Amino acid sequence: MTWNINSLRLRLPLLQQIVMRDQPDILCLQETKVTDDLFPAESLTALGFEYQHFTGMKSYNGVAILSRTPFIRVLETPIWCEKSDCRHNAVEIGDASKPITIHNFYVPAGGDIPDPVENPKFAHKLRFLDEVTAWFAAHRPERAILVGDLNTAPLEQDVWSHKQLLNVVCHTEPEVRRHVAWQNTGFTDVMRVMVPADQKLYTWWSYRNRDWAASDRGRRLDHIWVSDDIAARFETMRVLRDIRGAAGPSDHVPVFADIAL
DNA sequence: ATGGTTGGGTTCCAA
Repeated sequence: MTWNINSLRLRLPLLQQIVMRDQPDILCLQETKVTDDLFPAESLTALGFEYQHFTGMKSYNGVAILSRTPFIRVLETPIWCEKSDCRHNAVEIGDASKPITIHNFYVPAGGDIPDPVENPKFAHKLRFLDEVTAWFAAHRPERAILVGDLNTAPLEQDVWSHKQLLNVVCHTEPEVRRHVAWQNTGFTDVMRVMVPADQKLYTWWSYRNRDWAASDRGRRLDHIWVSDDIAARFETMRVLRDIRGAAGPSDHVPVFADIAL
């Protein structure tokens, strides 16, 4: 399960409800917004996740991988864009003789103006996508799962209005082109294996909306990719849309997939 | 064209 939780400490009670109901074996979180010394490790152990790999900072970003079963190895991850800003971590799990690698990403959102000259945050996002693509092209994924808030909605039906969002950050051509190039280093988009590309599919709804469910102006910003060699192991996928309607929600909802390893 | 809300800081920034 992957979820941009938008503050781990604030949403621990909601996380507990989700874990009780959906029983994920491995949980990848983004925007934990907590430094490592304040990480609520004991609460998460009590929820069943004895094995934890997290990297966080004050106020912003932060990623965590939580597992019921041991990690074989915690992986070193590259420094992207010369920033140590807690946007990526990775582990190996499963059978030590044939481990599965899990990458957990929080891609820069990119700010408001879709112009790398005017907006340094957009330039950072494009550069981040270029760097991760080059890295995965040089280290082709095998027995790998990549999840997270990738902050791009690549397909027309990944947004509520393709035409109206063509110049909105997360759906512009330069972002989509890079996002697709990254996926094409060797990953299958398992959400779109399950839900055909001509059907609407969202994982995020803005807080800035009177009635998110009625207007349903969503975007698919969260993704689960599986390396092509194990794509056939993938069994189910669910977007937990109802979590957006919970009390005190994140603006993102969890995405759940079952993969036989 | 505009403004709408949330979280984690502090008196604003990022999303």
